[in-house]
Amino acid sequence: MPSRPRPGPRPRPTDTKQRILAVARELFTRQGVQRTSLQDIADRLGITKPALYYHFSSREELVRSIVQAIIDEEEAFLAGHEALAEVDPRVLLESYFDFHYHHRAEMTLMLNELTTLADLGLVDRAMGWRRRLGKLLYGPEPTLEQATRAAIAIGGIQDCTLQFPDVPREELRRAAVAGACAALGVAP
Amino acid sequence: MPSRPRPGPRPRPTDTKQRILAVARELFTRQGVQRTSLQDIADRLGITKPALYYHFSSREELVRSIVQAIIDEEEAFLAGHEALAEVDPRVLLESYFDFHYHHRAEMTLMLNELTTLADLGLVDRAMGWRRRLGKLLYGPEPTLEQATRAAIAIGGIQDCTLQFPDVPREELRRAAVAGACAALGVAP
DNA sequence: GTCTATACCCTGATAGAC
DNA sequence: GTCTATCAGGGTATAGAC
Repeated sequence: MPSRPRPGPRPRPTDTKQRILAVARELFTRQGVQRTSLQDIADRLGITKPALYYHFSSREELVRSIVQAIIDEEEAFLAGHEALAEVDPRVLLESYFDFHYHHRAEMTLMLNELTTLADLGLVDRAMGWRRRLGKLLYGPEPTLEQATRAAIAIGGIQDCTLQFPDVPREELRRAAVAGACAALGVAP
Repeated sequence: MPSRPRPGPRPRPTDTKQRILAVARELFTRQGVQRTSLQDIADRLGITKPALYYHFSSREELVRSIVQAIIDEEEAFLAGHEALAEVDPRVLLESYFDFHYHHRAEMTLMLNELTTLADLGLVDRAMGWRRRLGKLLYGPEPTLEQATRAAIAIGGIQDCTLQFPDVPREELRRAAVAGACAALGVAP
């Protein structure tokens, strides 16, 4: 039977665990998960590396305990919609927007995990490419409606080439371009 | 003045450099860039780690020399279209499709660089989520046309939340959902 | 010009003392 | 709950053999 600690300075459940999580969250967001070593985190807290291992069994578990919230939420979001008798596409798209908008910070954090590519300047380039493609489609000063449609069409095409690896090329090409044209509101 | 080597076994320009690139390309594709150490590559070739440094000044340069081709091609692709007097959206989207379809292997390779997320099972999950969302929109057996449109709408919404960080939420939401609805071919 | 040997420092991780 | 000590493995640098 563990002796109850005397009231005094209140040995809160796991104070350090929370402090570790806070520091990790900050460093992960600021400089990326992969660029943040356990040493970085430990130094910030004035403790040593092995101390971290008392609270988290591995580096991976530390990362997971920070990202897990998003996973759970997306699962719940999907389960909710899947439970409905029928689906209103607009409503689904709206809630999907809300979900990703709400978590856009974490999503960006995940994008920043492409460190290898980022080091090569690839991520920034890809951003620039999309902007230039948008301009090609709608001129240098697109309205927000035009800009979003361009983003959807362009990103959508790219997604299709990755998401349907088994579909013959010509067939996929027709379908993907048709969908993108519909997003743009131009004849296919 | 360097003495010309006698003909014999032909000291080809930089045989090993090409062999390094070949092995690196293979390992990078098979197990990801980040999971492939210089040791792995050297072992495969029966040479030592520092030998790699004779041909590539750093690990990063080795990676770059493999991915650089895509960068150059995308730049050329864009420059070509930007030089045209006017742009046919359909033609642009088609060539954009061709470009990404052609490089889908390398694109997947880049996706695989999200090792931190992959270790948490996040990448696979995200794929599954999109599939489930597609089913919600078009039922369990969507046609290819429906599946691609769903992919474009869903991916497009997510892209918008990342690509327009400065646009007020409600405004962005209206525009993004409208564009996605257009891709689906449903009333906004 | 091409490579090996050797060493350095940093990382994530473990064992065991306090 | 936190430390010290220690480990194997990573990328990198240099010296020197051929």
